[in-house]
Amino acid sequence: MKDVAALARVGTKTVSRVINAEPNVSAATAERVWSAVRALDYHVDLQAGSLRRASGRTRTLGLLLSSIDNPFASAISRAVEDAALPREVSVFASSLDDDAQREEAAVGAFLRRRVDGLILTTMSRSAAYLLPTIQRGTPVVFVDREPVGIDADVVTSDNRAGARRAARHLAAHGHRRIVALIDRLDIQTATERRDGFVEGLTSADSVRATIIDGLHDSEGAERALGELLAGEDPPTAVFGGQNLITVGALRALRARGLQRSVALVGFDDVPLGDLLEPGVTVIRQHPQRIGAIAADRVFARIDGDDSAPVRIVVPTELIARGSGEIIAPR
Amino acid sequence: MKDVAALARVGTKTVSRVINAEPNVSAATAERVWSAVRALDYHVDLQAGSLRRASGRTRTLGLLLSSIDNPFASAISRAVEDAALPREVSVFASSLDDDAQREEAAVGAFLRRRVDGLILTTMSRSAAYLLPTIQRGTPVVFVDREPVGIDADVVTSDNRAGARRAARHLAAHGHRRIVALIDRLDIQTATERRDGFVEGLTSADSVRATIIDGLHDSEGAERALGELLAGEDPPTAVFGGQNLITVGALRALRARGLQRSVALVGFDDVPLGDLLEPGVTVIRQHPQRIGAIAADRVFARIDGDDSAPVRIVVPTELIARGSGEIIAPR
DNA sequence: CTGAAAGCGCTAACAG
DNA sequence: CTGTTAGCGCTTTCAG
Repeated sequence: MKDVAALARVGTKTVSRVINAEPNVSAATAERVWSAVRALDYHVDLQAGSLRRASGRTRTLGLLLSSIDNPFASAISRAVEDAALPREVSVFASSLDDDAQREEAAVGAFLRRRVDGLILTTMSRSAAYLLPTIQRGTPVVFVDREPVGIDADVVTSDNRAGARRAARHLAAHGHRRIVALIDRLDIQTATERRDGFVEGLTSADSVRATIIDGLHDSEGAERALGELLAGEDPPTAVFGGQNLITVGALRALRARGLQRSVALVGFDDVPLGDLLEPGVTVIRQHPQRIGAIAADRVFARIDGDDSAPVRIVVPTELIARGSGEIIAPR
Repeated sequence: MKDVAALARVGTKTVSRVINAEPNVSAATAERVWSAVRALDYHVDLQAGSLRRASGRTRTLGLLLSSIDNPFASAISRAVEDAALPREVSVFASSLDDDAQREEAAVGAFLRRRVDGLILTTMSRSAAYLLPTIQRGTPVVFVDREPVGIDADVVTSDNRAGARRAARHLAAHGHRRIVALIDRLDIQTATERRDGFVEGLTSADSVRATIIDGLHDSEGAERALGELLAGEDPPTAVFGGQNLITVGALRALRARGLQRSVALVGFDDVPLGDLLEPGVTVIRQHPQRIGAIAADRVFARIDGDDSAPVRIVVPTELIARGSGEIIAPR
């Protein structure tokens, strides 16, 4: 900036004014400054600025999700970016792989970089470690999973109701032997979906439900379902607890040619789910909406909204495409 | 930091030493400092530090891709994050939507935040605007697309050869009326793939190839192919120039029940392409590998590697799953 | 092993 | 309308 000031023959403060579009600079001076900026390919150092700036804001956000590689997370990511763009806020992104240690490390890394706010899919047994951060004025909005031990903004899907709906849907199609393939139970949404699934069945008569939990990826789910299908008294219907699990289930069914005889409902949409044969019936989530709402919340908090924390639930919906409407045999 | 120093009854420099694991601090002093850090939930300000630090490094990277929402980009993203994690580097991510203006804006935003390096899928007619940046010591590694007007590290797929292979594959299965659905030609890979496709056909006899370019999303591709299929002398085979286009083509074929009679080869893999019926034959790219190599290059440059720019081409491969092996009628 | 002083690039506060 | 001075939180340098 000194160099620009020297080249434009003005003081550094004038350069600062021009660059930040502050008033009280004559057009001629401004033009001199701009041409010096162009000549030197100068870019202000925002970080240095925020050090001194009254607000202390860095115009930076931290986004922490399970894995950017998962369409659910990348849709959230995209929505957050889109909300950040017009505000000239840059987004730090980090995949946590549902690992609590990685979560704390990544949150720490972002805090050391003085992000103005955090959007977080937490994995921690307790998110209380973020309390001082919030109190010090760095808002945290939780997405996808409810945090434990902290009262803060949360945006989630309607996990329990969605799973209940899936269970009822399968029972309504005559299924009495249903298996639910569930993620690791240390993931909050997994227990929610399992509970919802169980709730959905209590009203139905004599359904024999098997719950397999601790599944986390496609391969594990495929293997688990494969064993059940090969065993005695195999299920006539499957509930896939998240998108990767549903994909694993699809593969297990396909491998045995059962995709048209065993029913399947997945939680969270699956890419090209409408193009498979049969189409994959899912409880659709709205990750884009979740991301947009979460971004709205952080920015509102950053802008000083200090109302009570809110808990926003984005409804899911059942998309019937065929796989979930397969009728139970006999 | 002053507060921590006061609480631990040491100077700020000692706090700095402890936090940065520098030598020459007694164990007892270090412990006092750590407990003060915990008591205050203190996090160093890395940005303030890098202002004064000799290296000037911010341990920050800028990653600019077409859209994080596309599996190709999110795989790259994931690979870059994984390379950044052990180096304690945080990654700024931004989707550019193949918009040159958005690109320059996002690059500027990251430069103003003093990233140590940039990984970029460029859209600009000329990337020469980055020359001063590179000369000043901020490395830029281009991914996916070759930049124009600048000599810098590039990591791409084997676009031309891959497209050639796709064309030959279809011709070898007897197709003589083939349509290539190509992205906007201002995207470098689109012209490469179109040219490769055409090259692949010149050796084959009397193939009537139609090239439709300017397609950018699934819907556009679906509409374009739909019209061709409904017209006179419809194609017997289709080449999808990128993953979204391939999906659009799949939908167009499905809508007319032609997925088993019209051949299809797509460039870039499609999610669940192996589970569709027929399976989708693709020229598979390796985005994860591209991302990993690109990250390696930036970090090498950041660490002072000033050898000549390299141009790394990651080979593609044809994955035959059925749709591309449909034989031409008659 | 420890701390004081200076200064990184910028903006706030104020003086002209 | 413009410039000067101080200081943001840290690390460098150097002196104890």
